[in-house]
Amino acid sequence: MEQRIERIKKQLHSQSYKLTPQREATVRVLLENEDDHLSAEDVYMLVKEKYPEIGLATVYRTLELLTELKIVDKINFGDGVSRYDLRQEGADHFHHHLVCIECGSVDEIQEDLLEEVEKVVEKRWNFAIKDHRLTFHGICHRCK
Amino acid sequence: MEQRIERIKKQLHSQSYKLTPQREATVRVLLENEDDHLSAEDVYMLVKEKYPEIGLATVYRTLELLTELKIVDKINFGDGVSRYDLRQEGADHFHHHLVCIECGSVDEIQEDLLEEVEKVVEKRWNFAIKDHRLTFHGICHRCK
DNA sequence: TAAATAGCGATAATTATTCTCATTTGACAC
DNA sequence: GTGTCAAATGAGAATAATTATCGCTATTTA
Repeated sequence: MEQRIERIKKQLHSQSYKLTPQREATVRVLLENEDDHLSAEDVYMLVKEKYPEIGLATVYRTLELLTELKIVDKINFGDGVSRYDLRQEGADHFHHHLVCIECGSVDEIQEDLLEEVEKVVEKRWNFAIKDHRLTFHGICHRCK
Repeated sequence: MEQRIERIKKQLHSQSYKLTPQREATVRVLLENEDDHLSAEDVYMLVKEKYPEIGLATVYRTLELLTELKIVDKINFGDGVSRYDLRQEGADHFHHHLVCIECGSVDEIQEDLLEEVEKVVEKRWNFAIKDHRLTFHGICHRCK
């Protein structure tokens, strides 16, 4: 955890941003809840426990910054809220999601799986893929 | 076009909904702009040209209804607006999108391409896939 | 024809997100 | 260390998309 924070700090510094206490507290919340898919409001509530003075706008700004630096990915499952997801260290592609239409759970798929599909798309549509979003909606193993 | 409207009308009737003039006007706009990815506001503006008395709420309600009946799909490209996309007649899967990060254009991919991937996901994650969302972000052929 | 109900338009309310601005902080020069 | 200055922050206002409310209209049913 500490090492991960240290590396994020370096990433910020390399673009001349600072890892302020507020930003660090926010990053810690994201690390501690890596399996969840927190909304900005969720993050705000959790950060407040450790850092009660923080403002909602700061959380939004931090999430925006982290998104810009590709440390987190901003996703949208169609429920009207943006959610934020830490990108795996060293991952050059964004992971996929399984959204259960019964229980609402969201599981992650870290495997790429799209290599072949992307080759086809790049060639056939002459499109240079920089990023992707893949979500499956269905019934999860727990609800079957 | 007329036949397509006729079929949509039947689909509505089969669930005891009516194809009111407002709903028909809305559907026509969607059909006439099938290649675009209109927001609710976009649809509203276009419907107003033909049917000026229509209210924004009615457009929202109609789009919601059409989404529920799977006549359209509601998508989100991360720009804070929901967009509505007619589903291909007879299509059991939702088509994919290519979003250009240069010019903002959105192209469609009607081919499935995910058959193999879905087999793997169904088996390995024991997940019953009902629908999917796949979007690629990158540089389109026009901007390259 | 009367009653019941679905749908409508206008607008208020809600919700997520962004903006503004006065204040604070922290890195750096001296 | 102390002063300087841009960057960052907190509080709350502003914005924008969407949803809810409510009185009215139209259409179907009895």
